[in-house]
Amino acid sequence: MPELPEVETVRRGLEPVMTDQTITTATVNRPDLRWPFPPRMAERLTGASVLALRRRSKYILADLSTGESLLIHLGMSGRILISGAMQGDFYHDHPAPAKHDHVVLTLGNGARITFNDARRFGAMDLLETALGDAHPLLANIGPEPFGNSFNETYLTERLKGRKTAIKSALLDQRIVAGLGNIYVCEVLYRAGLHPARPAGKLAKATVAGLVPLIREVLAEAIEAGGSSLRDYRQADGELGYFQHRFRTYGREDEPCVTPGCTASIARIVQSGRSSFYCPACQR
DNA sequence: ATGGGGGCCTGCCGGC
DNA sequence: TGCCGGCAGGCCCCCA
Repeated sequence: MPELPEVETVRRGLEPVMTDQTITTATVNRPDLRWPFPPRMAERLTGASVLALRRRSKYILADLSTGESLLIHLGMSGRILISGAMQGDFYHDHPAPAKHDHVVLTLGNGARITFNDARRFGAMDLLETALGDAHPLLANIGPEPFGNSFNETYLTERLKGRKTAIKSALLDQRIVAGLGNIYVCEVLYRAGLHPARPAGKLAKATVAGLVPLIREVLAEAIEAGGSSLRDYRQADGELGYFQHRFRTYGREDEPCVTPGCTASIARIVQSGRSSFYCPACQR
């Protein structure tokens, strides 16, 4: 669920609350998420100030005054909630909940940052900031979709000779960072591409067209997330989840939204994941 | 090298 | 009403 736009929305929501604040308390309620937490994580966080919040692919990185960065991945069901501090015009003091609150940070400004993750596919780690992308979880990730190194030439090169379906290729984080099942479906719909088409056999112009379409789909979702950032202040403090209209994802048997198209959205399973597409528009 | 599948984990939903 | 199987999916890891 949390793909690049949702993670970016969470980052933007955390940024004004956490930047320049000191972590006064770190409560770690279990030893691990998907992997064990680093040794003495709570101690290493306590007293540190947050210098900046960055995002790389679907990871959030909080750079700390200690020279370490806190790496956060939301996995499938990870959520971050803000409570206990002024946020814009609204004050939140909802009871810090409950089940699956695995890590809670209290900041100098009184804000409480709660990481909740029911399925525990998420992750947290500490790394030396200076190591950059050398962290094993970051080392093999491909270019950011909005970066200059993600372009037509690059994508053509990476897809060349690949027999795998274009759906699987775009899902591959080594090829391009940040796409997940939902947005890949949306990109392929806009590209008019059947998800099972072999990645290596696409026309040059088709590959070229994917680059701006990927950016367009992600940018629109980030935009939608921005409006949710204004809304969450009035709700429960949860960051990053927002209403977004998808054209194919989750719409099996519903009518295709392309004007004049009378087909219904179909679903196939590829590599164990659902692909939604219009059989008439996507070839 | 590449592609395919398993496994992690819990909540939810449909069927009986 | 309660139980249970299936599903959701990001990403590592193993195998062919």
